[in-house]
Amino acid sequence: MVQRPRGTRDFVPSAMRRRQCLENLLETKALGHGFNRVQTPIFESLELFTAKSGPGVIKQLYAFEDKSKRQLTLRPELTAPVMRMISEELRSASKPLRLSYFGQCFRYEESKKGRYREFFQYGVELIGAHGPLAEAEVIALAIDMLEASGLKGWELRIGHVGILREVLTAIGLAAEGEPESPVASAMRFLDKGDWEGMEQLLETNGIDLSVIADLKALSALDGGKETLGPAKTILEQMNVDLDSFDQLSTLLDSIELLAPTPPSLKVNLCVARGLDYYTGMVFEIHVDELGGEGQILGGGSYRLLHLFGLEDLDPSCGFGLGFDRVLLALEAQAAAEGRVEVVRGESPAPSTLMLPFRIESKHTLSIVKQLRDSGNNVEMDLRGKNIGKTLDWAGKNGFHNVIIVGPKDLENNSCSVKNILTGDQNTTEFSADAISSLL
RNA sequence: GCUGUGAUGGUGUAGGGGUUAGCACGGUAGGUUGUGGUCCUGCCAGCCCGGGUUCAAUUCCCGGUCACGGCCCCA
Repeated sequence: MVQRPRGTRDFVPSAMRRRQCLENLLETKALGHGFNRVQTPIFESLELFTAKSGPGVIKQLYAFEDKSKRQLTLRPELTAPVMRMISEELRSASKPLRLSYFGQCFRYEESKKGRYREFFQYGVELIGAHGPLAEAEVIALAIDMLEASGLKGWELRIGHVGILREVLTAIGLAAEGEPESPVASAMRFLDKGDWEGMEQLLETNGIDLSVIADLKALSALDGGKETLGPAKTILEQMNVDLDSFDQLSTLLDSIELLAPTPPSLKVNLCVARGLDYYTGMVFEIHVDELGGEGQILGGGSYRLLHLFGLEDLDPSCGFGLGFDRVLLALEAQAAAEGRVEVVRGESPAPSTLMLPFRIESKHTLSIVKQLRDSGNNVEMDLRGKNIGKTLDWAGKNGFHNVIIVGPKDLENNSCSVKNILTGDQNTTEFSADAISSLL
């Protein structure tokens, strides 16, 4: 039997309903914050990503050649395509742009729970405005979205790679180098908390190990806004420029006013992020339910538009939300609480079965149309089984009401409306209005 | 990229070198009730794929595929 490729998934009706419901919750929040949906192609020129994404992403591309030998690839992420779109389509649109997008991305890597070769990302980008307030708008939307999704217990981590870079250059590490600059290596080590690697790096770069005490102190700060005071002291001590730091502080004040308090907010100046186009504030959101794949959202301020000749729009700010992971976390939380409905509103709307009983079904069709026109979900019975079996079937398949029309009903212009859930049954006029009032 | 565990109908499972591979749910056809979820009967549907060992493999061995974990990386 042919089976679906590794790392891909089919979504059956019940799964799809849940996904659409979550998408709608996110979409509603995005619209409420002024972010409008855009869509870009599933495949792009290979060059778009080889030039604009980090090396980690490039190794995982689903690249291919088309019949005219164009070098193409399935998109591994959506930020670069959206930037490309802006440079092609929205150059002269008035700024700032608030864009949102949702779609699948493809990365060739080992698939496992929470990590798929085809995965879905919901994201937003704020273009043509920057600074703490713009960043606060973006983070506030992230918070609002997760809040709306019903997810609990997540943690928001905010850092600033600008500050981090300043710290690392201040202690004497070079910002340039192949294959990886000492600063970038150091950021990785700090992100992981790998102090041995850090020490080695400092040694090979001939830097006095005494700075490690300051770095450790910075890394050990654990908490929200209250850690900014101690952090400032350490940064001053290291002679780091404080402009970025002050902006981060303003950002945190703004978030507090713009969005509900997250379940947990941590300021962590050692958060590095994988993509190297991030330049300033960076943030991540994690949940515990997903083990090693616990990051469900990530973003920050980045410079990418200068690559498209739009340097005046840099930096921008945005985030990507791991749609599948959010859903997995929601499912895990629902299971832990014994909750059936995973995403609020995913249960299908009440629906009604029209059941002609020993009469020709054509007598019921116009009523079905009228009921549908007035907004009811109605299905015709298509199998004509005996009435007991059909009621049984209706009960198992999520119907709330069955309209039964027998020969005598037809004579009297009446019908029975039976509520499958309660067993209650009423006889009424066989008209759309009379039936509607009972559904 | 490294590494561990697993794979029996659609789902959940039993079993095990020679079996008609068992059970439950499900689906489907019908009987009964003939406005229900009961009961009864029939049917549908499975040992992941390829190679090896063996008289005999679904069972043991190897490889692949897929799934699930732990690192790395990321969404």
